[in-house]
Amino acid sequence: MSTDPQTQSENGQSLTQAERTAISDKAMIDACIDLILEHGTDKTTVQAIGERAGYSRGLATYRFGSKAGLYDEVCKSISRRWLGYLKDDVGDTVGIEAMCTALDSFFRFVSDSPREAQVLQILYCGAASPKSEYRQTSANIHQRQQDDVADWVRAGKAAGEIRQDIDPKSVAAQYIAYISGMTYLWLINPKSVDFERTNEDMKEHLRLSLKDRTVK
Amino acid sequence: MSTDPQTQSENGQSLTQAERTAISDKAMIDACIDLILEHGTDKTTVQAIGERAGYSRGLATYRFGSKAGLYDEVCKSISRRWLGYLKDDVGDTVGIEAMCTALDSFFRFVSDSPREAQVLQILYCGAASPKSEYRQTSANIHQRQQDDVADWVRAGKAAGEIRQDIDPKSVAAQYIAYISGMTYLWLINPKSVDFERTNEDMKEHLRLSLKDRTVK
DNA sequence: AATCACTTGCTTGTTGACAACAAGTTTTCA
DNA sequence: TGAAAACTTGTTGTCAACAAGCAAGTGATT
Repeated sequence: MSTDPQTQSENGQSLTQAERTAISDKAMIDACIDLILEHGTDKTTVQAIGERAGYSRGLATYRFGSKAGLYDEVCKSISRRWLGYLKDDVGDTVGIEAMCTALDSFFRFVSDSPREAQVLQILYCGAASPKSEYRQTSANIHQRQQDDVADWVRAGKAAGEIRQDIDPKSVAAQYIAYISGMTYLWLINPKSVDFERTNEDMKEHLRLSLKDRTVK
Repeated sequence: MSTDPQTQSENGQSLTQAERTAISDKAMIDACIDLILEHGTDKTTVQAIGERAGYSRGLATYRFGSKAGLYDEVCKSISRRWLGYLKDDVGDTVGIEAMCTALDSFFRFVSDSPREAQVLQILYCGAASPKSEYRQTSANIHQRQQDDVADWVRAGKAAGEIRQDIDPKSVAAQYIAYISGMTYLWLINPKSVDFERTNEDMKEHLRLSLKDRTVK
């Protein structure tokens, strides 16, 4: 995966400044993902990241300001990928269908890119520490996810699909907690959890507990 | 909270070796909890732990082998407290009632001992890192919790309270994931989550999705 | 019950690894 | 060609871990 840094564009010309930083940024983020999976966040060094990316020991700190700054960037980078999956699958769907589709979407992301999913979870976990410099990043992402789900629930209520006594915020918290917790359990012990099966059951439970069954 | 190490027992006699270690162990575990809440796991130093406990900078490493060894011990110590709560409330109950009671129990633990609950969650999060020396501790605890819940579900099925097509393992994973995820969300942003309200809704959802409604 | 050999609790000296920063060198660009 | 940006190297202070030593407790022997 790691190669010497490129010195030429594909057309044989020398690289522009923008190309150079884009290439080295990507190389370092990739190296960082590799090393976090190998050694965890604590035992990964910025020196090793720079060198595995094919640069000097100092570049990572220089570019991202600090180890935490780099981790923050990796977190945002993987989050964007995941949001892409979500947007592709869920689109403008709302209500119970959106919630079920998002579960499939998440399982697809974890299956397609287990490495990224693992690192994202590891980084979210790192954000749990007080004084963590990317705690805010994690808090924002999770808050936004909860807000999105709450909107799906409200739309489902408006459409008469979801019971009127359901509290959107509670359901959203429950739903995001489930995804977050499942990913944690899967991460620390993949064998302890049948992700696909549990997702199927979760979908069933969502339908049973949310669906409005009053006769119109 | 931190005092100079004791040098005498209550009866005025000098301390036995066992008393001395018990006192210093407790002092260091308490200091460790304080410091993790103040600075997080990374930025807490073993030196600071030893000194805040009223001892030298070297004692914590000497006693627990390493920083990770100390964290492992803190993790087990708080887990025992939480298991006490659980045992007191749930006892021999099974089925949906056990699952609902355990949620109340957990909320009570978080309300009574928010500091311990926070540190436990921070440590569980630390266990997510590959090569974490207390990953196994977390994996074991979560596995055991899942097994217990699965047993409650099986007993509920046997009693005819829970539907026969319910898969105990899936429900257990779902349930533990919910608790784990909720605690995480609460930790990184307490305001984003109404723990009590969401627990109430969760209990309702458990009843709706698990209860056997066939006519006998 | 006093002593002495031994064990255990605890402290201090030291080393190597690391993040962060600052001052330098090379590459691009106008 | 000289300014600016990308990148490297020198350096410093902090930290975990280990090892060597000191002090307090223990228990067998007399």
